[in-house]
Amino acid sequence: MTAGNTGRKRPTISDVARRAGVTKGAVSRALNSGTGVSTGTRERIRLAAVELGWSPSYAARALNGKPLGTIGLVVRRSPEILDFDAFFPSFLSGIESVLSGEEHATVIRFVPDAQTEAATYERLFGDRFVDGFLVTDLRVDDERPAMLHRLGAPAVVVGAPEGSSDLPTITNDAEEAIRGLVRRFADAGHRRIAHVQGDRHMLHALQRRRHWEQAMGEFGLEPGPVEHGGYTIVGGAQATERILARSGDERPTAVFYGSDLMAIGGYSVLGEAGLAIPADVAVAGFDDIPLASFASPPMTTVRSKHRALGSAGARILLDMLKGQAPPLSTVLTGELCIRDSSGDPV
Amino acid sequence: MTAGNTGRKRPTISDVARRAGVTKGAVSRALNSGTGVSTGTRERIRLAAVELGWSPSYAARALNGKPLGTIGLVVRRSPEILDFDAFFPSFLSGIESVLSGEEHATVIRFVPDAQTEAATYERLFGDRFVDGFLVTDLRVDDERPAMLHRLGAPAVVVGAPEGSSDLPTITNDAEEAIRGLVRRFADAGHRRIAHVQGDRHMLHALQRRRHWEQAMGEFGLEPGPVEHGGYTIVGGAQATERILARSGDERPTAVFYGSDLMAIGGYSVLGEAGLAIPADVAVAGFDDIPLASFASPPMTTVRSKHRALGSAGARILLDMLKGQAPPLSTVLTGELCIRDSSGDPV
DNA sequence: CTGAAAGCGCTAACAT
DNA sequence: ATGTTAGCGCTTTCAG
Repeated sequence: MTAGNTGRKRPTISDVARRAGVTKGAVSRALNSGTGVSTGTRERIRLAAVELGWSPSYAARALNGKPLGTIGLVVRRSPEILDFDAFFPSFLSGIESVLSGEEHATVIRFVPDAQTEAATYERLFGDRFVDGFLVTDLRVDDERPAMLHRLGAPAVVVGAPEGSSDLPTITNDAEEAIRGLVRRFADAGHRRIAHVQGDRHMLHALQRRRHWEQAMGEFGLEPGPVEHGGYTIVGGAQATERILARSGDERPTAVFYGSDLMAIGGYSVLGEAGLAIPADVAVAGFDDIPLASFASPPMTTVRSKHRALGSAGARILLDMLKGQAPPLSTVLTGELCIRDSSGDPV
Repeated sequence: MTAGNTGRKRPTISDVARRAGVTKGAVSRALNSGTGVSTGTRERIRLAAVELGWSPSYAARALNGKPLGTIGLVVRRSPEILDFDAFFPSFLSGIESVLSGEEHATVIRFVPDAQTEAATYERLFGDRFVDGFLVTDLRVDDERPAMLHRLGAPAVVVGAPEGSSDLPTITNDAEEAIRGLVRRFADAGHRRIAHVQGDRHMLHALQRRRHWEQAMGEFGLEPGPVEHGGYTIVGGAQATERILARSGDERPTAVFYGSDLMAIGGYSVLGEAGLAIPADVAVAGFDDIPLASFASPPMTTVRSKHRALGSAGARILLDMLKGQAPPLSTVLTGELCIRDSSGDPV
């Protein structure tokens, strides 16, 4: 139990000032910069504040343009992704792990469309309700970096390719892992390797596809059919059906899914079609969600460091808020996890 | 793009007032209650506000004791649970699904200990940084309901037994499902059915245990050994080792784990011990995480409605904030999901 | 119905 | 080193 202020009004700096025998101004200085006050009175003021159980008013501080100690996360997706998607919970976990040490809170807002999204960023920062933003799910032609720049809002982009904006960016680099995956498929004799791309508006989906295309080229393979699965289980299932609908010798013998979830959808369609993994069709996913290693067969996938993306993003944003110049680019490297679903090289 | 206020100061009600040819007071009334202003001027004021791209200042509003449109979630657990635990992501998902429709944001704060926890609640609400709280993970002798009452903070408790506090409570009632589970075990001839309890400080862990004990009694069985697994995978594994360490005819033939995660830990220990599920040891979990149906064998478990708990909690809290009297008790019923791990009744 | 003015808790000049 | 005084943007009396 703190001071027993059982319900009465909270003390203000005026109360503290009175008790310490000084004025509000002195209290404000003593409690903030600490300069412009003699050591003696500063201590007297500090003591008075503690005795009264005083704590600062966020609102009054904010009204004077002071930072509140909050970072904003505005997410333009269905709240359900928290339940299904691999990224967000881990990402949030990473953020919170650094914020819980600092005196910072996270403000989360899910928005349905671009217009609400823009308005939310503007309001949140316009009134300094948040000190800065962590930006995820960067889209092709995303207008947020420009808007945030215009607003003058501190922000770091997480999970986007290097150079995709002029904001400090944390990249989830899976190029080498994807190359390793394609090599493995190629070594096993696969020629037609399909790709199921996630949400086509997302930069990370595009990037995974590019890496796949590039690796295919390097191994002298024609980038096989590409289907879109929207990063969902059903999307992955439907994409797989479209792939299977191809006639005999055009049908891919391996599929690289842009997310584990889509690959799970693929598993069920392949199973119903009587196709064995990896004997008939080899499969690989992306993310390495817990389920991947428990699936049957255990799924080969590219592990991306969701938590680390969150913690690195939060760390850098916090440093920016303290006035430090952020690294413009930070790269975390994805790792290839070989399991049974991709089969063995010959 | 909204109004092209490219970086200059945001308009205030003074600006709106000037443009509409009235005073600040009139603007405030027009934009809030709407009363005390003629329809004509109100429209004029509204128009001026829109033209100027005005939006209210959270800080100034808060300074006058107005609600900000935020609900608080303070969590005294390691941020890692977001990554591993089944509950939080889904719960948050439920919350966000109702909040995204309303003009509300979620403020999340992870705290390490009881002292920080208390201070966080006090500060957050003391300054009306949040309008109310959603309280989870109610512990035995939890002091938060009393504190929240003392603060006068609107709050609803989620996932706790009915009557565990005098706050409006949303209960995850699994009594019948657990009874059904024990019945199934009993019908299959099991006599010694162990229980692996979650975090012993948590009310929900205690509640699951009580339901199990009661059901055991109803079927004339002695509540077998109880081990503690702390709701983690390793905890569940260790608890399972302790169970297996028992001598021959004292060794349980079935285990009811207080969470799927702990059961997963159990799976691996049982497997390493060369024990088949369910032939040698029958297993059931609790939660129904996605992984449960993908485990091998697929896991029998009690499905609890995490998302629904979040959405119901948010819904009720929002109603309270609007002045409605909340239902003191809301009950969601858990559902038994029979899969292979529990074996067949004879 | 509308205007004027006080004040919410705090910061930041500006005096002294 | 300390006190004094304006505000920050808004709500809410209280007059008119």
